[in-house]
Amino acid sequence: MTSTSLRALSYVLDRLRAAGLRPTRQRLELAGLLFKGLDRHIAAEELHAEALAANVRVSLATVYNTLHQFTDARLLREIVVAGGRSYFDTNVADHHHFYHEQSGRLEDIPGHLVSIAALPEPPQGTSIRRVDVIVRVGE
Amino acid sequence: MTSTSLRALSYVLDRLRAAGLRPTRQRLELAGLLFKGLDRHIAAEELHAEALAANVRVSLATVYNTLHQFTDARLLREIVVAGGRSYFDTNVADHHHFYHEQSGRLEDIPGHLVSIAALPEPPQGTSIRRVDVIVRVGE
DNA sequence: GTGATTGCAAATCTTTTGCACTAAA
DNA sequence: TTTAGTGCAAAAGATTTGCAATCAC
Repeated sequence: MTSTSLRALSYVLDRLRAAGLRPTRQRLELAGLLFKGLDRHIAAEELHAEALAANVRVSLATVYNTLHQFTDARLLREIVVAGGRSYFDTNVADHHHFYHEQSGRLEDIPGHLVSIAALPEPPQGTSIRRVDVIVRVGE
Repeated sequence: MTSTSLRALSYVLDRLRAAGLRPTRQRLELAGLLFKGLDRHIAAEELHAEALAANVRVSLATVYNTLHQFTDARLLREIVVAGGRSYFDTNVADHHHFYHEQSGRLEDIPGHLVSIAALPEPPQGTSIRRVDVIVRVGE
């Protein structure tokens, strides 16, 4: 295991603790898969398949539970670009996305490459939680 | 029928003709429902329910077909903000959206109230089709 | 122990599909 | 006619749920 993933793991432990989630085998192994590499955009089915391929025994229902719990704990960010399927982004820093309409693939745009010069006031009684910019590209 | 919806109807007829779509009873009645009022964000189920309530006999499958055909004909714009459900926006002018996380409701932001000062180059071989800005708000 | 977590299968929800019937040109 | 469009019911996908078994504390 690389030192990068060790750091990632201890961060995960902290976040789980902060969220009151027990560090179970499944959560830690899924975290290992999610955070071992570069920033990724992954769907529940894909993570489940990857887990099975890596001999990590976990049910699809638990994958869904874990992805949502990690999202609540701000370890992941959920992105919905097309009907039917959610992606979870392991990059929770400020950034936006290219969406490739043909392939359905998502690609990060570093936060500093998009700048929003003006934003309206949020409606009465609400505050802005997040601004998503999706740049849809095609051939 | 107001003159506004008469104008809308003849526009619909033109767009259908341009798309090679026959102006069937179902398409015209659904267009009537969609474009009779202000800008709306409506899901397939909702439009179907509204049609039934207005004694417009049409199947849910036809509602789906029609919404997609209208979207291809640029009479509508599809918006996906949360998993599982698509909304169709009767406002196809340049604009963005507030998304109310609690209620799931969408609200238009006029195009001129959001300005994007910088955008990255699209990836090799692609061009930008659309830029969606979703401002997620909560209480 | 005891309360949280997991796995499984069934259920749910939205959307799509196959195909016989109907309607527009 | 001939071809597009429609309705229905079934199928398909993604996600959620109920509940008994299992695990962390």
